[in-house]
Amino acid sequence: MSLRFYDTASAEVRDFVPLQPGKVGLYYCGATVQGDPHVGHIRSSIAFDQLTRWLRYSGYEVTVVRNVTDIDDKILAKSAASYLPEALEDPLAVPNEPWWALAYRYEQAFERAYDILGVQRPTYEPRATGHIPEMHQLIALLIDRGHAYPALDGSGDVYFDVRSWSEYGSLTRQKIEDMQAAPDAGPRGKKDPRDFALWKGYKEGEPATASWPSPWGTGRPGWHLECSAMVTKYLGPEFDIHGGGLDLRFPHHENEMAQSRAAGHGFANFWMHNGMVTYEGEKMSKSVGNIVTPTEMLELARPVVVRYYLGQAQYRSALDYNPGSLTEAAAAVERIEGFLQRALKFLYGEDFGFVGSDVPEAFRAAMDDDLNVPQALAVVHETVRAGNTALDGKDSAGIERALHQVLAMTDVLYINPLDPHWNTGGTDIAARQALDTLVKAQLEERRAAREAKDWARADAIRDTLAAAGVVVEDSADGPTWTVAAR
RNA sequence: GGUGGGGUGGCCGAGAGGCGAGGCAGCGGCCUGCAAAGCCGUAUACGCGGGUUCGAAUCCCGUCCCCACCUCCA
Repeated sequence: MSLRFYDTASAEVRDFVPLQPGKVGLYYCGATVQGDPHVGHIRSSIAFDQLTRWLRYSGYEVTVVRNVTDIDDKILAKSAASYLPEALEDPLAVPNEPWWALAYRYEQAFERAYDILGVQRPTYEPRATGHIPEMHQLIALLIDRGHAYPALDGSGDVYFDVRSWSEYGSLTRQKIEDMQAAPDAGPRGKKDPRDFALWKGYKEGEPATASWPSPWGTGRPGWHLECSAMVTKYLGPEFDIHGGGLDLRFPHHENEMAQSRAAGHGFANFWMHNGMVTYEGEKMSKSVGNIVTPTEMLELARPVVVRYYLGQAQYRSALDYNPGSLTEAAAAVERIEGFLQRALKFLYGEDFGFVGSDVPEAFRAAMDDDLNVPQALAVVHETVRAGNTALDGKDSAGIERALHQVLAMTDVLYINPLDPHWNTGGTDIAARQALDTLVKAQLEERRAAREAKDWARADAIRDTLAAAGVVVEDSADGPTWTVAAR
């Protein structure tokens, strides 16, 4: 079966054919850095990370671009609030923080979360404020072509003329007449209430550093325009995939598409939108106040478990979080991890290396079918079971086959619990050896007790170790110990 | 009002006309001194009411409910 993706614009699953053979250009919307990330943001990035990794595994050369919106109303408003006396009362707030410092602080918070959860760095990660000239060019082009106009009230805004573009609404299949008018800031010299700002004229009280000169007056860019200008710079006027959260379809992506097409660009060939993370059935969002941050999740589970959890559902479906979710994910990860450890020990002893292999056909078919990760994970678990059965039978060939397949599959999904990336605890080798020596001494004492059928003594030793976080498991080949995963 | 997406066993979560995906939890068994891990077995699951069909969770009609977007939002 060929690689297929659901395309929001055509509302169907279509064969994926890149514009240039063997190469893929992917742009997906990153964060507006006006606050700490929550797991919804991270779920989105993991979904597109899975996509990127799968495309690369399938042999494509992928250029990934994810933007950082580092200037917008909320950033300015938060910065302004930090200068108020009340800001001093909140111990967590940073007082007197310029907008650009605030934006960069949160940008770094996002980067940390992406890194911890194994989201590969994009090829390019452009910031909006670094692309003002490109945005000016695009605005000028749109005015030339009759699709944009400076505000009729002389505010310095420049608007996209929705009525001049007959395709407006096509991404989300809406008719202009049926849309509710955007009341965002009252009547501001728009020809049509649905016209949106490409450029926002400077307003009294805004910091001078947050505005740039332009042919239409001093001001700053509109959100939608930023993405269009940056995509074109890094991927060209026409490219393969544009991604983002489902909540960005309208107005953000609709507007992006309208202005880019109106400028004569082919723009995105595929639109891919990830589903929301919900809590008790409701979209996680700051305004509802039901957000969970990656930091909170990482207090409950290891990074690989958090990644497994946030990446386990098909990317388009909603993912409903509940308090038990991470415990369940942890059990699933430990099942995979347990098999890998036993298989590696059986085949190679303590000293093992990682060996790549091809992914099973069923896994490939699942991933090719619009990234059906749940189906792909089913293949992982079935292979784990087959491997465990082979271990029971000491069937080396079977163990090796399952081992290599599980490694290949978990590497693509980037949930291989044994991958060095997830061992960030910094357990240095000397400490590990010291612990091993101590535990082995305890286990030797327990062995003697068991030999003497002193079960009480044997169990007491096991309990002591368990209390210290060391889990002992007996097997036909003697006991093994591991440090309990959280 | 408009536009999309849903309602699957205790929970999460695939599937989309015919062998009950997979994980978690539960129960029974094997193994074990006991555990743990693992393996085997175990569920009258598809919102409701009709219909089409030899056969429907999957198709059709009707109906109820939920979510998202139309305002900044991954």
